[in-house]
Amino acid sequence: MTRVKLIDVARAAGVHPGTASRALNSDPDGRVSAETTRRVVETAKRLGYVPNSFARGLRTARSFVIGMIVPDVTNPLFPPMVRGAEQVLSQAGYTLVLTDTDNDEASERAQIERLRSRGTDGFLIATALWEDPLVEELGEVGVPAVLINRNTAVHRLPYVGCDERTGIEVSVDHLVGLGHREIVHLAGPQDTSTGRERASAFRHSLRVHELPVDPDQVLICSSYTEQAGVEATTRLLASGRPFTAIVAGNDLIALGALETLAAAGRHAPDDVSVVGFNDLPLVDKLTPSLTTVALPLREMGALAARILLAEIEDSDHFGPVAQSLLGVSLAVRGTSGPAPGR
Amino acid sequence: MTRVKLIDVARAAGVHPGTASRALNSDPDGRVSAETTRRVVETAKRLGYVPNSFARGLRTARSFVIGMIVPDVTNPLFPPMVRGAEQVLSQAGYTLVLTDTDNDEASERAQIERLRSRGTDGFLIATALWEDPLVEELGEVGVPAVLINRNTAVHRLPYVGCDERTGIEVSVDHLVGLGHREIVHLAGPQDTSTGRERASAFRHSLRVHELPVDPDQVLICSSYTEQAGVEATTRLLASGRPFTAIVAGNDLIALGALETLAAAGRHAPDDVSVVGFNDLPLVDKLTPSLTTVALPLREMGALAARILLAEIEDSDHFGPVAQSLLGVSLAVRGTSGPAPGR
DNA sequence: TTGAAAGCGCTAACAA
DNA sequence: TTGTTAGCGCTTTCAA
Repeated sequence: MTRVKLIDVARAAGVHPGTASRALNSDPDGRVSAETTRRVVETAKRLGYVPNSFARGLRTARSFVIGMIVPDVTNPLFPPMVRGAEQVLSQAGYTLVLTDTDNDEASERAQIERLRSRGTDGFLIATALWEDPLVEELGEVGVPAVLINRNTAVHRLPYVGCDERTGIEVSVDHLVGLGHREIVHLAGPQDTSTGRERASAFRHSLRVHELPVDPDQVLICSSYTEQAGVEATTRLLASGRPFTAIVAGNDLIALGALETLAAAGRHAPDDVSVVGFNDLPLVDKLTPSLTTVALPLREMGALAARILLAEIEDSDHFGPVAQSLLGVSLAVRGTSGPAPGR
Repeated sequence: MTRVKLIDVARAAGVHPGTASRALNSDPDGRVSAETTRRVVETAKRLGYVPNSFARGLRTARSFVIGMIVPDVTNPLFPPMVRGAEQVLSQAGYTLVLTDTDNDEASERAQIERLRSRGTDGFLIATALWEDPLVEELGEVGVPAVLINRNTAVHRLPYVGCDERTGIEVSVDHLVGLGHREIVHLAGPQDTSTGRERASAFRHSLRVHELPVDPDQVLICSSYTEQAGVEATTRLLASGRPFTAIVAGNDLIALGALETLAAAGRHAPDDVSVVGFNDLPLVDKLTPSLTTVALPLREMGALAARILLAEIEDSDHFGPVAQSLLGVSLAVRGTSGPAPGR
């Protein structure tokens, strides 16, 4: 009941193992006659031959395994990216290994270490911080890796994200079009590229509309969570700053804001407008439904995987490091409406 | 710049590779002196030795990889199970490989094949159908595997799930306590154990309360989706059967029901009560918020992983196949209220 | 307690 | 075009 191996196939087909190997791998230079190839392939199938990945990996130093590192799969932002990547990779014969870090650097380091010891061929990294020694190390060691969703300050690795800036700009355009003039931004954490880009794009958009930009118009949330949204909104209300609209760093922050505002007697969309970011599942079912920026998450995952494969398969392709941004769209729903008094 | 290997450690420590191997693996019978062990371990750490998994796997036929098969990670039911399993496995030195099948048998077969060819040590399977040839094959071949969330008719493999029956019973108790007498069930697909168990428990609960059980009181949904919930509810309304409460097969079906009912002018909780199952993220934020059964998903993942490891590590442990059910709780929220006219 | 040696299954360089 | 051979890095049996 032992597994059938290459030598069994070779014997059954009446050739030597080396030849069988070449035939099965459709070796480009070690030319094998069409007839032999056919016979070997047919024999392998008949015997149910499955190559031993350990032996192959030991010999070739290639694992056909890609590691994907996310903060937390439980966050619905990530599963679609995972699916997109998975599809591309599995089609190319690779296996995806997923690991969560919970934004903990020690844990992340350990995960990467473990994966590297398994001979992982490349990494898809969705956990990058703006200043990220870990990611920079990876870049220096020359391990094939692609950043997804979050970039680093040093653009050493290829990056696939979405057009955050435009997402924020259309949000602000939308609000200004509804007559809002006093708009605030509950920014995501500033140690992530997304938090920084969105905040920067927010300020820029106001200037484009020739609206004043006060420093206290951007409140930083310590994380992308509902709780952080509650805290920031509480601060905002306490500050006494007038506002009729909020651009939130993401949907969870928006939810925290809506809740806090409602508790203070201000309801969307009549008293205040709120726009989120990410378009998480079910935010369209809330009452009122959340106006938010939708991202092509699956496509981001797929593209990142393709770039990674290209990097792995012709490793001497030292072209310019790619920074790819995919388009976003604003889903206009119930939490945004005309500015009060218009 | 080549990776440091066992022989380097052995030389640096002044021992033979065999000894170094035994020292590093704290070999139970090949006894190594404490002093030697200390020296080898210290040297290995100093040189940054990382064992080559291919060589080890080739020699030992063990991969320390576990495959987890889910229908779709994008369904928020699964990520918490994945996290639970991941934590237990990674602590034990295993790596989790996740794959999605989209409920497609051919795809599932291919995924399992690929994972087996990689020498995967065991499987966590969340895709089981009530009649599932694929899973039965796995059981026969003797590959270590544990079913999670969904069971098969043939109880050949260990199973970890939740107490579906009690979940449904407390739901019915809750509704009956609110004065409801005409309760219907929008059952999940009957080719899954969850769909069957919940439907059966529903009928049982009615009998316990000495309520009549008509066949047309249980409507089968073709899948666990909102769309299927819409269709079933449409059929229900068309049938003209009177009802004041719905026990839905899961939250998505409940959402479809609420939507369809609202379109027909019947609103929860005043006109009709609706109870879901799973307690997905954000269903507590809807208006009205969804009354539903909450499951210990993370714990299910963790327990399944522990059982799998036990099966792998002492494979001669042919004890009775375990069927473990974890407890559930009813989250009473806004969609359930007193029966109309009470 | 440690050393020596074989071999897991495969691929690739070289020879024919 | 095919055969021969060596060896990837590790564990483990056997011998010392």
